[in-house]
Amino acid sequence: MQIGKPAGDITVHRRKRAAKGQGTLLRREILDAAAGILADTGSEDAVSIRAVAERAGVSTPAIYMHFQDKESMIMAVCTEVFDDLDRRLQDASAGLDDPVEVLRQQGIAYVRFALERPEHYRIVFMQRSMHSRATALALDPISTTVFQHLLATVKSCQDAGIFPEGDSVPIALGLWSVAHGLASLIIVKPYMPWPDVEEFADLMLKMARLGMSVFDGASDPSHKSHK
Amino acid sequence: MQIGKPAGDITVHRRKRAAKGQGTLLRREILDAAAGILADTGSEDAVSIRAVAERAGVSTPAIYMHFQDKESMIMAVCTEVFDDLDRRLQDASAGLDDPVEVLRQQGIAYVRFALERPEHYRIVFMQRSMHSRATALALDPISTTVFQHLLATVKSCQDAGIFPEGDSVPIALGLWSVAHGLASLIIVKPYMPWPDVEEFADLMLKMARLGMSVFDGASDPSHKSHK
DNA sequence: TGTACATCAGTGAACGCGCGTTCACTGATGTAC
DNA sequence: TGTACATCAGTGAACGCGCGTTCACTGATGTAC
Repeated sequence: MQIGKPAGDITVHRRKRAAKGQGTLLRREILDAAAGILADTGSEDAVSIRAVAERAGVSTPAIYMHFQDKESMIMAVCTEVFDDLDRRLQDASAGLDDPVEVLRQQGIAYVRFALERPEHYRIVFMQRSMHSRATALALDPISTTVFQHLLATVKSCQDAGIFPEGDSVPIALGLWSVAHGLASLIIVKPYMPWPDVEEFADLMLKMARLGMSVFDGASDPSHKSHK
Repeated sequence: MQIGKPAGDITVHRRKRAAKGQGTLLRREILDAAAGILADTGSEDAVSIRAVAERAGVSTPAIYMHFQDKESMIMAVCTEVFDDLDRRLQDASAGLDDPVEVLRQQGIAYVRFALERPEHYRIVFMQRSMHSRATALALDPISTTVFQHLLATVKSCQDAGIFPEGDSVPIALGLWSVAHGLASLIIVKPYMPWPDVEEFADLMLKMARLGMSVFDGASDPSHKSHK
């Protein structure tokens, strides 16, 4: 299948050049174009410099005025996905006091986000894609506000006596991996007989919480880091 | 980075042609070459027809004597991964009577398999990649012996009163998604501070089992299938 | 036992394609005088 | 108010590459007579 090729002699939208101090405007449009291609085609491969340029109504080399290379561009897209996700999770739990309810609402919002924007989710959480080590580190989830927020929520659950005291990190990782497991499997195998997604997500998260509270303190031998 | 390119004038291994009735021998070698490239490079993109042919010591068009096109070749690789995984799970629980112990050993073996062969796991369970609908259906996990075996184990747990009676499918999906969540997150974000993997896997699976047994019957409204 | 021949397991060269990236350039826009 | 000019936001054409796939072919191997 051809991607992003204009049909026949249809003239393609050509963007009007930005005014003089306004060079950065195109940067925004490039990122939107890239995210749009990702959402439309459902394939990271389709997000080529050329396709993005065409979608933004601009010549190919124009991309290089705003990004050092392709990887930088993709990385910028990923950063925005992280930001969107974080905003979404914060909105989902805004005004809630009960830390368990915060966890629940954020968990559901997490899965919902993944299912609404599967290709954006995929590129951030399901792809090795980050070729250079520098890029991988820059997008390290643990340094992300998303993960820091999760950690804080876990801590408040610990303070409330819902989770056992101790390192919050393994608990957060466990919760995260439950939400991620569900979201990512549904994305990859959507034709499987999934129960109603939100109910199922709710169930799994309850389940995870229950298990965490009962087991974590018990079997934990101060979890040595693996590798 | 160049992939699979022989350095300088080093002569590349050239395979001796198969004897007359033995045309299918090459098929095996092609599949091994493809799996090897996947394991070595860690990238599905590196598994090109040309790279596979070179690794098998054969000319490019020779591939087409054994596979209709690239997708068929990749699909054959995936099928073998499924088979390997199934064998692994069966071995892990061979001779065990307690259905809970079966579940536990298989869960751990599942995660272990994923971490030992991350790129094989990734191509089967983390990639949309299956472009044509036919391929996707042919690799539908539910028609797979792996999933059928999981279902059987879940059923025996239900018979033993460990899980509530009712449809086994959602329970199986839940368990699967826990194992998958852990495995796939570790694969994608290996530099995160994961606790000892096997212990953690064990913990998560215990947790999942506990949650399943307590909650599933309770909140389930006969799970309508979500489209 | 010898030989013509069909078959089988391949090969070499080429096709057209889209890709990331670079190069030399253009032309509108704002600014200095 | 007019004009020369530097700057800025781009453009068009080309590079070399690896890809999937196809075509016409070759030459060893087994078989029929």
